[in-house]
Amino acid sequence: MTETSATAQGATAGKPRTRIQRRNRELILEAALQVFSQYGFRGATLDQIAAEAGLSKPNLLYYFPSKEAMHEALLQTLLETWLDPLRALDPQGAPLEEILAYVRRKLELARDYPRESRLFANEILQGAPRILPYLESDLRELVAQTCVIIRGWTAEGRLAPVDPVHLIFSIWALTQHYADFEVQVTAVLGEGDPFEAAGAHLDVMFRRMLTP
Amino acid sequence: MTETSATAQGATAGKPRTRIQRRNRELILEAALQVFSQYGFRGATLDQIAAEAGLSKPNLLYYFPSKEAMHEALLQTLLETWLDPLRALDPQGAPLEEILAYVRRKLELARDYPRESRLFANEILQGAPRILPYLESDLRELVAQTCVIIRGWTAEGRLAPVDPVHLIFSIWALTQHYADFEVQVTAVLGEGDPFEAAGAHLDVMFRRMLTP
DNA sequence: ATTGAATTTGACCAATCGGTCAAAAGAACG
DNA sequence: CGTTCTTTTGACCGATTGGTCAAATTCAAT
Repeated sequence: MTETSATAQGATAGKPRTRIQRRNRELILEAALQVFSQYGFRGATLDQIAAEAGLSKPNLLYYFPSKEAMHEALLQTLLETWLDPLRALDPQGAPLEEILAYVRRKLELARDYPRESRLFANEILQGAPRILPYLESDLRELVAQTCVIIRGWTAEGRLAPVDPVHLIFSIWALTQHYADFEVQVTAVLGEGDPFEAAGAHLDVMFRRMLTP
Repeated sequence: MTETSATAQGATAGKPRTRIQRRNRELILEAALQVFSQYGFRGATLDQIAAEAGLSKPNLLYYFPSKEAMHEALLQTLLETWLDPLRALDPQGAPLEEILAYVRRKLELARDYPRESRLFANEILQGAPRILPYLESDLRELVAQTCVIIRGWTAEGRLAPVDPVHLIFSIWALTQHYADFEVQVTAVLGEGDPFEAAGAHLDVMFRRMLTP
Protein backbone atom coordinates (compact mmCIF):
# COMPACT_ATOMS: atom_id res chain seq x y z
CA MET A 1 0.00 0.00 0.00
CA THR A 2 1.30 3.38 1.10
CA GLU A 3 2.68 4.61 -2.24
CA THR A 4 3.04 1.97 -4.93
CA SER A 5 4.31 3.72 -8.04
CA ALA A 6 3.92 2.18 -11.48
CA THR A 7 7.36 0.59 -11.16
CA ALA A 8 7.80 -3.11 -10.61
CA GLN A 9 8.09 -3.62 -6.91
CA GLY A 10 10.75 -6.24 -6.99
CA ALA A 11 12.52 -4.83 -10.02
CA THR A 12 13.96 -1.57 -8.75
CA ALA A 13 15.11 -2.54 -5.31
CA GLY A 14 16.18 -6.05 -4.47
CA LYS A 15 16.49 -8.94 -6.89
CA PRO A 16 13.81 -9.76 -9.46
CA ARG A 17 11.44 -12.34 -7.97
CA THR A 18 9.26 -13.83 -10.67
CA ARG A 19 10.70 -15.60 -13.71
CA ILE A 20 8.92 -13.18 -16.04
CA GLN A 21 10.66 -10.31 -14.32
CA ARG A 22 13.99 -12.01 -14.70
CA ARG A 23 13.34 -12.72 -18.36
CA ASN A 24 12.23 -9.18 -19.22
CA ARG A 25 15.01 -7.48 -17.30
CA GLU A 26 17.42 -9.69 -19.19
CA LEU A 27 15.74 -8.82 -22.48
CA ILE A 28 15.93 -5.12 -21.76
CA LEU A 29 19.54 -5.14 -20.63
CA GLU A 30 20.51 -7.14 -23.68
CA ALA A 31 18.78 -4.65 -25.97
CA ALA A 32 20.15 -1.69 -24.03
CA LEU A 33 23.66 -3.06 -24.34
CA GLN A 34 23.20 -3.42 -28.06
CA VAL A 35 22.07 0.19 -28.47
CA PHE A 36 24.21 1.94 -25.84
CA SER A 37 27.38 0.24 -27.04
CA GLN A 38 26.80 1.52 -30.53
CA TYR A 39 25.48 5.03 -29.99
CA GLY A 40 26.57 5.93 -26.47
CA PHE A 41 24.23 7.10 -23.74
CA ARG A 42 23.07 10.31 -25.37
CA GLY A 43 22.81 8.85 -28.84
CA ALA A 44 20.66 5.93 -27.71
CA THR A 45 16.89 6.26 -27.49
CA LEU A 46 14.33 4.37 -25.45
CA ASP A 47 12.29 3.65 -28.56
CA GLN A 48 15.32 1.99 -30.11
CA ILE A 49 15.90 -0.13 -27.04
CA ALA A 50 12.22 -0.99 -26.82
CA ALA A 51 12.12 -2.08 -30.45
CA GLU A 52 15.30 -4.12 -29.99
CA ALA A 53 13.86 -5.80 -26.90
CA GLY A 54 10.49 -6.39 -28.49
CA LEU A 55 8.73 -4.55 -25.69
CA SER A 56 6.77 -1.33 -25.48
CA LYS A 57 8.46 1.78 -24.17
CA PRO A 58 6.28 2.13 -21.09
CA ASN A 59 6.99 -1.50 -20.36
CA LEU A 60 10.70 -0.73 -20.32
CA LEU A 61 10.07 1.95 -17.74
CA TYR A 62 8.10 -0.53 -15.69
CA TYR A 63 11.27 -2.51 -15.09
CA PHE A 64 13.73 0.36 -14.97
CA PRO A 65 12.92 3.77 -13.51
CA SER A 66 14.79 5.61 -16.26
CA LYS A 67 17.10 5.38 -19.25
CA GLU A 68 19.97 6.23 -16.97
CA ALA A 69 19.11 3.33 -14.67
CA MET A 70 19.55 0.87 -17.53
CA HIS A 71 22.88 2.40 -18.39
CA GLU A 72 24.03 2.26 -14.81
CA ALA A 73 22.97 -1.36 -14.45
CA LEU A 74 25.02 -2.25 -17.51
CA LEU A 75 28.08 -0.31 -16.36
CA GLN A 76 27.96 -1.85 -12.92
CA THR A 77 27.91 -5.47 -14.07
CA LEU A 78 30.54 -4.52 -16.64
CA LEU A 79 32.99 -3.04 -14.17
CA GLU A 80 32.63 -6.01 -11.85
CA THR A 81 33.68 -8.55 -14.44
CA TRP A 82 35.90 -6.39 -16.59
CA LEU A 83 38.87 -6.13 -14.31
CA ASP A 84 38.74 -9.54 -12.73
CA PRO A 85 41.46 -10.91 -15.02
CA LEU A 86 43.83 -8.24 -13.75
CA ARG A 87 43.13 -9.29 -10.17
CA ALA A 88 43.99 -12.85 -11.17
CA LEU A 89 47.65 -11.98 -11.73
CA ASP A 90 49.59 -14.28 -9.41
CA PRO A 91 52.78 -12.79 -7.94
CA GLN A 92 54.00 -16.33 -7.31
CA GLY A 93 53.55 -17.47 -10.90
CA ALA A 94 55.96 -17.32 -13.80
CA PRO A 95 56.00 -13.60 -14.72
CA LEU A 96 55.96 -13.88 -18.47
CA GLU A 97 53.34 -16.60 -18.50
CA GLU A 98 51.19 -14.68 -16.03
CA ILE A 99 51.18 -11.62 -18.24
CA LEU A 100 50.66 -13.60 -21.43
CA ALA A 101 47.73 -15.36 -19.80
CA TYR A 102 46.29 -11.98 -18.88
CA VAL A 103 46.70 -10.79 -22.45
CA ARG A 104 45.00 -13.93 -23.72
CA ARG A 105 42.12 -13.62 -21.27
CA LYS A 106 41.68 -9.96 -22.16
CA LEU A 107 41.61 -10.78 -25.86
CA GLU A 108 39.03 -13.47 -25.22
CA LEU A 109 36.88 -10.89 -23.47
CA ALA A 110 37.21 -8.59 -26.47
CA ARG A 111 36.20 -11.44 -28.77
CA ASP A 112 33.31 -12.76 -26.69
CA TYR A 113 31.99 -9.49 -25.28
CA PRO A 114 32.77 -6.81 -27.85
CA ARG A 115 29.66 -4.84 -27.03
CA GLU A 116 30.65 -4.54 -23.41
CA SER A 117 34.02 -3.27 -24.55
CA ARG A 118 32.38 -0.71 -26.79
CA LEU A 119 30.02 0.34 -24.03
CA PHE A 120 33.02 1.08 -21.88
CA ALA A 121 34.80 2.86 -24.72
CA ASN A 122 31.78 5.06 -25.30
CA GLU A 123 31.60 5.95 -21.65
CA ILE A 124 35.29 6.93 -21.59
CA LEU A 125 35.03 8.88 -24.83
CA GLN A 126 32.25 10.95 -23.32
CA GLY A 127 34.47 11.82 -20.39
CA ALA A 128 33.47 8.94 -18.10
CA PRO A 129 30.80 11.10 -16.41
CA ARG A 130 29.31 8.14 -14.59
CA ILE A 131 32.37 6.11 -13.65
CA LEU A 132 35.11 8.68 -13.16
CA PRO A 133 35.06 8.29 -9.36
CA TYR A 134 35.47 4.56 -9.78
CA LEU A 135 38.38 5.02 -12.16
CA GLU A 136 40.11 7.38 -9.76
CA SER A 137 39.66 5.13 -6.75
CA ASP A 138 39.23 1.39 -7.32
CA LEU A 139 40.82 1.12 -10.74
CA ARG A 140 43.71 3.34 -9.79
CA GLU A 141 44.34 1.29 -6.66
CA LEU A 142 44.16 -1.99 -8.57
CA VAL A 143 46.62 -0.73 -11.16
CA ALA A 144 48.96 0.46 -8.42
CA GLN A 145 48.92 -2.98 -6.80
CA THR A 146 49.58 -4.68 -10.10
CA CYS A 147 52.48 -2.32 -10.71
CA VAL A 148 54.04 -3.49 -7.45
CA ILE A 149 53.86 -7.08 -8.65
CA ILE A 150 55.38 -6.23 -12.03
CA ARG A 151 58.12 -4.13 -10.50
CA GLY A 152 58.90 -7.03 -8.20
CA TRP A 153 59.30 -9.34 -11.17
CA THR A 154 61.62 -6.95 -12.97
CA ALA A 155 63.64 -6.41 -9.78
CA GLU A 156 64.16 -10.17 -9.58
CA GLY A 157 65.34 -10.12 -13.19
CA ARG A 158 62.53 -12.41 -14.26
CA LEU A 159 61.03 -9.77 -16.54
CA ALA A 160 62.58 -7.23 -18.87
CA PRO A 161 62.49 -3.72 -17.40
CA VAL A 162 59.24 -2.02 -18.29
CA ASP A 163 57.17 0.94 -17.20
CA PRO A 164 54.47 -1.12 -15.45
CA VAL A 165 51.59 1.32 -15.87
CA HIS A 166 52.18 1.79 -19.55
CA LEU A 167 52.57 -1.95 -19.95
CA ILE A 168 49.08 -2.33 -18.55
CA PHE A 169 47.83 0.45 -20.81
CA SER A 170 49.43 -1.34 -23.73
CA ILE A 171 47.62 -4.56 -22.94
CA TRP A 172 44.30 -2.77 -22.63
CA ALA A 173 44.84 -0.81 -25.82
CA LEU A 174 45.93 -3.79 -27.90
CA THR A 175 43.20 -6.16 -26.81
CA GLN A 176 40.26 -3.76 -26.69
CA HIS A 177 41.23 -2.40 -30.09
CA TYR A 178 39.98 -5.58 -31.72
CA ALA A 179 36.57 -5.12 -30.12
CA ASP A 180 36.19 -1.35 -30.32
CA PHE A 181 37.55 -0.99 -33.85
CA GLU A 182 36.20 -4.29 -35.11
CA VAL A 183 34.60 -2.62 -38.12
CA GLN A 184 37.88 -1.08 -39.18
CA VAL A 185 39.80 -4.30 -38.56
CA THR A 186 37.48 -6.40 -40.69
CA ALA A 187 37.28 -3.67 -43.34
CA VAL A 188 41.05 -3.79 -43.73
CA LEU A 189 41.45 -7.51 -43.19
CA GLY A 190 38.47 -8.73 -45.14
CA GLU A 191 36.41 -11.66 -43.94
CA GLY A 192 37.64 -14.17 -41.40
CA ASP A 193 38.19 -14.10 -37.67
CA PRO A 194 40.89 -11.57 -36.82
CA PHE A 195 41.19 -12.79 -33.24
CA GLU A 196 43.17 -15.91 -34.01
CA ALA A 197 45.92 -14.03 -35.82
CA ALA A 198 45.73 -11.28 -33.24
CA GLY A 199 46.29 -13.77 -30.44
CA ALA A 200 49.36 -15.21 -32.11
CA HIS A 201 50.69 -11.75 -32.89
CA LEU A 202 50.25 -10.44 -29.38
CA ASP A 203 51.79 -13.56 -27.90
CA VAL A 204 54.94 -13.14 -29.97
CA MET A 205 55.14 -9.39 -29.42
CA PHE A 206 54.76 -9.48 -25.65
CA ARG A 207 57.17 -12.37 -25.42
CA ARG A 208 59.82 -10.30 -27.18
CA MET A 209 58.99 -7.22 -25.14
CA LEU A 210 59.14 -8.88 -21.77
CA THR A 211 61.68 -11.69 -21.97
CA PRO A 212 64.59 -10.58 -19.80
CA MET B 1 19.01 34.91 -59.10
CA THR B 2 17.21 31.81 -60.31
CA GLU B 3 16.86 30.02 -56.95
CA THR B 4 19.00 31.43 -54.15
CA SER B 5 18.19 29.44 -51.03
CA ALA B 6 18.97 30.75 -47.56
CA THR B 7 22.32 28.99 -47.64
CA ALA B 8 25.53 30.91 -48.12
CA GLN B 9 26.31 30.85 -51.79
CA GLY B 10 30.02 30.40 -51.49
CA ALA B 11 29.82 28.24 -48.41
CA THR B 12 28.22 25.05 -49.64
CA ALA B 13 29.86 24.61 -52.99
CA GLY B 14 33.33 25.90 -53.69
CA LYS B 15 35.63 27.53 -51.18
CA PRO B 16 34.47 30.24 -48.79
CA ARG B 17 35.14 33.62 -50.32
CA THR B 18 34.80 36.36 -47.73
CA ARG B 19 36.91 36.38 -44.56
CA ILE B 20 33.80 36.39 -42.40
CA GLN B 21 32.72 33.18 -44.09
CA ARG B 22 36.11 31.65 -43.48
CA ARG B 23 36.06 32.73 -39.85
CA ASN B 24 32.56 31.43 -39.13
CA ARG B 25 33.04 28.15 -40.91
CA GLU B 26 36.18 27.70 -38.86
CA LEU B 27 34.30 28.58 -35.68
CA ILE B 28 31.55 26.11 -36.46
CA LEU B 29 33.87 23.25 -37.40
CA GLU B 30 35.88 23.83 -34.24
CA ALA B 31 32.74 23.71 -32.11
CA ALA B 32 31.37 20.74 -34.03
CA LEU B 33 34.60 18.85 -33.51
CA GLN B 34 34.41 19.53 -29.81
CA VAL B 35 30.86 18.21 -29.53
CA PHE B 36 30.93 15.38 -32.08
CA SER B 37 34.18 13.97 -30.68
CA GLN B 38 32.63 13.73 -27.24
CA TYR B 39 29.09 12.57 -27.95
CA GLY B 40 29.24 11.07 -31.42
CA PHE B 41 27.02 12.09 -34.29
CA ARG B 42 23.69 11.08 -32.79
CA GLY B 43 24.50 12.28 -29.31
CA ALA B 44 25.52 15.73 -30.47
CA THR B 45 22.94 18.49 -30.91
CA LEU B 46 22.96 21.60 -33.05
CA ASP B 47 22.11 23.73 -30.03
CA GLN B 48 25.22 22.43 -28.28
CA ILE B 49 27.38 23.21 -31.28
CA ALA B 50 25.78 26.62 -31.67
CA ALA B 51 26.41 27.48 -28.04
CA GLU B 52 29.99 26.24 -28.30
CA ALA B 53 30.57 28.31 -31.42
CA GLY B 54 28.87 31.39 -30.01
CA LEU B 55 26.48 31.52 -32.94
CA SER B 56 22.76 31.06 -33.30
CA LYS B 57 21.42 27.76 -34.55
CA PRO B 58 19.92 29.16 -37.77
CA ASN B 59 23.25 30.83 -38.41
CA LEU B 60 24.94 27.44 -38.26
CA LEU B 61 22.57 26.19 -40.91
CA TYR B 62 23.38 29.20 -43.04
CA TYR B 63 26.94 27.94 -43.42
CA PHE B 64 26.22 24.22 -43.45
CA PRO B 65 23.12 22.72 -45.02
CA SER B 66 22.70 20.19 -42.22
CA LYS B 67 24.15 18.61 -39.12
CA GLU B 68 25.39 15.77 -41.26
CA ALA B 69 27.24 18.18 -43.55
CA MET B 70 29.29 19.44 -40.59
CA HIS B 71 30.13 15.91 -39.60
CA GLU B 72 31.12 15.00 -43.13
CA ALA B 73 33.32 18.07 -43.46
CA LEU B 74 35.14 17.09 -40.27
CA LEU B 75 35.58 13.47 -41.30
CA GLN B 76 36.88 14.41 -44.70
CA THR B 77 39.63 16.73 -43.49
CA LEU B 78 40.38 14.16 -40.81
CA LEU B 79 40.87 11.24 -43.18
CA GLU B 80 43.08 13.30 -45.45
CA THR B 81 45.61 14.14 -42.76
CA TRP B 82 45.17 11.12 -40.53
CA LEU B 83 46.93 8.55 -42.65
CA ASP B 84 49.61 10.74 -44.14
CA PRO B 85 52.24 9.50 -41.67
CA LEU B 86 51.68 5.96 -42.89
CA ARG B 87 52.26 7.08 -46.47
CA ALA B 88 55.52 8.63 -45.33
CA LEU B 89 57.08 5.24 -44.60
CA ASP B 90 60.20 5.07 -46.76
CA PRO B 91 61.08 1.60 -48.10
CA GLN B 92 64.67 2.82 -48.59
CA GLY B 93 65.07 3.96 -44.99
CA ALA B 94 66.27 2.04 -41.96
CA PRO B 95 63.32 -0.26 -41.15
CA LEU B 96 63.34 0.04 -37.40
CA GLU B 97 63.84 3.79 -37.44
CA GLU B 98 61.16 4.23 -40.06
CA ILE B 99 58.63 2.39 -37.94
CA LEU B 100 59.69 4.11 -34.74
CA ALA B 101 59.36 7.46 -36.47
CA TYR B 102 55.85 6.47 -37.54
CA VAL B 103 54.98 5.52 -33.99
CA ARG B 104 56.32 8.83 -32.74
CA ARG B 105 54.45 10.83 -35.34
CA LYS B 106 51.25 8.94 -34.56
CA LEU B 107 51.66 9.58 -30.86
CA GLU B 108 52.20 13.26 -31.56
CA LEU B 109 48.95 13.31 -33.48
CA ALA B 110 47.20 11.71 -30.52
CA ARG B 111 48.68 14.33 -28.21
CA ASP B 112 48.03 17.35 -30.41
CA TYR B 113 44.74 16.33 -31.97
CA PRO B 114 42.98 14.11 -29.42
CA ARG B 115 39.54 15.32 -30.47
CA GLU B 116 40.13 14.27 -34.04
CA SER B 117 41.14 10.86 -32.74
CA ARG B 118 38.01 10.61 -30.65
CA LEU B 119 35.86 11.74 -33.56
CA PHE B 120 37.25 8.87 -35.56
CA ALA B 121 36.82 6.45 -32.67
CA ASN B 122 33.18 7.47 -32.32
CA GLU B 123 32.57 6.96 -36.00
CA ILE B 124 34.08 3.48 -35.88
CA LEU B 125 32.21 2.55 -32.70
CA GLN B 126 28.95 3.40 -34.43
CA GLY B 127 29.80 1.06 -37.25
CA ALA B 128 31.55 3.57 -39.51
CA PRO B 129 28.30 4.27 -41.39
CA ARG B 130 29.79 7.25 -43.21
CA ILE B 131 33.33 6.07 -43.95
CA LEU B 132 33.05 2.32 -44.36
CA PRO B 133 33.50 2.51 -48.14
CA TYR B 134 36.67 4.52 -47.61
CA LEU B 135 37.97 1.99 -45.10
CA GLU B 136 37.32 -0.89 -47.47
CA SER B 137 38.96 0.80 -50.43
CA ASP B 138 41.60 3.46 -49.80
CA LEU B 139 42.62 2.45 -46.29
CA ARG B 140 42.73 -1.21 -47.15
CA GLU B 141 44.87 -0.50 -50.17
CA LEU B 142 47.24 1.71 -48.20
CA VAL B 143 47.64 -0.95 -45.51
CA ALA B 144 48.30 -3.57 -48.15
CA GLN B 145 51.04 -1.47 -49.68
CA THR B 146 52.61 -0.85 -46.31
CA CYS B 147 52.54 -4.56 -45.62
CA VAL B 148 54.58 -5.14 -48.75
CA ILE B 149 57.22 -2.75 -47.47
CA ILE B 150 57.31 -4.38 -44.06
CA ARG B 151 57.44 -7.88 -45.49
CA GLY B 152 60.33 -6.75 -47.67
CA TRP B 153 62.22 -5.56 -44.62
CA THR B 154 61.69 -8.82 -42.76
CA ALA B 155 62.67 -10.81 -45.85
CA GLU B 156 65.96 -8.91 -45.93
CA GLY B 157 66.45 -9.77 -42.26
CA ARG B 158 66.46 -6.12 -41.28
CA LEU B 159 63.35 -6.51 -39.16
CA ALA B 160 62.18 -9.25 -36.81
CA PRO B 161 59.46 -11.38 -38.38
CA VAL B 162 56.05 -9.85 -37.69
CA ASP B 163 52.52 -10.10 -38.96
CA PRO B 164 52.56 -6.76 -40.82
CA VAL B 165 48.85 -5.98 -40.61
CA HIS B 166 48.66 -6.65 -36.92
CA LEU B 167 51.81 -4.64 -36.39
CA ILE B 168 50.02 -1.69 -37.97
CA PHE B 169 46.94 -2.38 -35.85
CA SER B 170 49.19 -2.45 -32.80
CA ILE B 171 50.64 0.94 -33.60
CA TRP B 172 47.22 2.43 -34.13
CA ALA B 173 45.84 0.88 -30.97
CA LEU B 174 48.72 1.92 -28.76
CA THR B 175 48.96 5.50 -29.93
CA GLN B 176 45.28 6.31 -30.27
CA HIS B 177 44.63 4.80 -26.86
CA TYR B 178 46.26 7.80 -25.22
CA ALA B 179 43.89 10.14 -27.00
CA ASP B 180 40.68 8.12 -26.92
CA PHE B 181 41.05 6.91 -23.34
CA GLU B 182 42.73 10.05 -22.07
CA VAL B 183 40.28 10.34 -19.19
CA GLN B 184 41.04 6.85 -17.99
CA VAL B 185 44.77 7.31 -18.43
CA THR B 186 44.89 10.48 -16.37
CA ALA B 187 42.49 9.02 -13.80
CA VAL B 188 44.90 6.15 -13.21
CA LEU B 189 48.08 8.13 -13.65
CA GLY B 190 47.09 11.29 -11.83
CA GLU B 191 48.19 14.70 -13.06
CA GLY B 192 51.05 15.23 -15.45
CA ASP B 193 51.54 14.64 -19.16
CA PRO B 194 51.25 10.92 -19.94
CA PHE B 195 52.59 11.34 -23.46
CA GLU B 196 56.22 11.74 -22.51
CA ALA B 197 56.35 8.47 -20.60
CA ALA B 198 54.21 6.83 -23.26
CA GLY B 199 56.65 7.88 -25.94
CA ALA B 200 59.58 6.40 -24.09
CA HIS B 201 57.65 3.24 -23.33
CA LEU B 202 56.53 2.68 -26.91
CA ASP B 203 60.02 3.37 -28.21
CA VAL B 204 61.52 0.70 -25.98
CA MET B 205 58.74 -1.80 -26.62
CA PHE B 206 58.77 -1.55 -30.41
CA ARG B 207 62.53 -1.66 -30.44
CA ARG B 208 62.44 -4.97 -28.59
CA MET B 209 59.64 -6.28 -30.74
CA LEU B 210 61.22 -5.45 -34.07
CA THR B 211 64.97 -5.71 -33.65
CA PRO B 212 66.00 -8.73 -35.71
C1' DA C 1 24.47 58.32 -47.88
C1' DT C 2 22.40 54.77 -50.62
C1' DT C 3 22.00 50.71 -52.49
C1' DG C 4 22.34 45.79 -52.96
C1' DA C 5 24.18 41.78 -51.27
C1' DA C 6 25.70 39.11 -47.31
C1' DT C 7 24.74 37.86 -42.75
C1' DT C 8 22.01 37.17 -38.53
C1' DT C 9 18.05 36.07 -35.90
C1' DG C 10 13.31 35.39 -33.59
C1' DA C 11 9.54 32.85 -34.37
C1' DC C 12 8.04 28.78 -35.74
C1' DC C 13 7.39 23.72 -37.43
C1' DA C 14 6.77 18.65 -37.41
C1' DA C 15 9.06 14.89 -35.36
C1' DT C 16 11.10 12.77 -31.65
C1' DC C 17 12.82 12.79 -26.97
C1' DG C 18 12.30 10.67 -21.97
C1' DG C 19 8.73 9.85 -19.07
C1' DT C 20 3.69 9.49 -16.88
C1' DC C 21 -0.76 7.46 -16.02
C1' DA C 22 -5.03 5.23 -15.88
C1' DA C 23 -6.99 1.57 -17.64
C1' DA C 24 -6.82 -2.92 -19.82
C1' DA C 25 -5.02 -7.58 -20.05
C1' DG C 26 -2.67 -11.59 -17.92
C1' DA C 27 -1.17 -14.57 -14.40
C1' DA C 28 -1.79 -16.90 -9.73
C1' DC C 29 -4.30 -19.01 -6.44
C1' DG C 30 -8.20 -20.23 -3.65
C1' DC D 1 -15.37 -19.54 -10.89
C1' DG D 2 -13.88 -14.95 -8.74
C1' DT D 3 -10.31 -12.22 -6.76
C1' DT D 4 -6.01 -10.16 -6.24
C1' DC D 5 -1.72 -8.98 -7.80
C1' DT D 6 1.39 -8.41 -11.74
C1' DT D 7 2.25 -7.01 -16.22
C1' DT D 8 1.26 -4.47 -20.51
C1' DT D 9 -0.21 -0.72 -23.24
C1' DG D 10 -2.49 3.40 -25.71
C1' DA D 11 -2.85 7.93 -25.06
C1' DC D 12 -0.66 11.67 -23.64
C1' DC D 13 2.76 15.34 -21.64
C1' DG D 14 6.28 19.03 -21.80
C1' DA D 15 10.83 19.48 -23.57
C1' DT D 16 14.06 19.03 -27.14
C1' DT D 17 15.35 17.62 -31.74
C1' DG D 18 16.95 19.16 -36.70
C1' DG D 19 15.48 22.38 -39.76
C1' DT D 20 12.75 26.51 -42.17
C1' DC D 21 11.66 31.22 -43.26
C1' DA D 22 10.72 35.92 -43.60
C1' DA D 23 12.26 39.83 -41.65
C1' DA D 24 15.87 42.40 -39.66
C1' DT D 25 20.58 43.67 -39.44
C1' DT D 26 25.25 44.37 -41.05
C1' DC D 27 28.48 44.90 -44.64
C1' DA D 28 30.87 46.54 -48.81
C1' DA D 29 31.16 49.42 -52.62
C1' DT D 30 29.74 53.22 -54.83
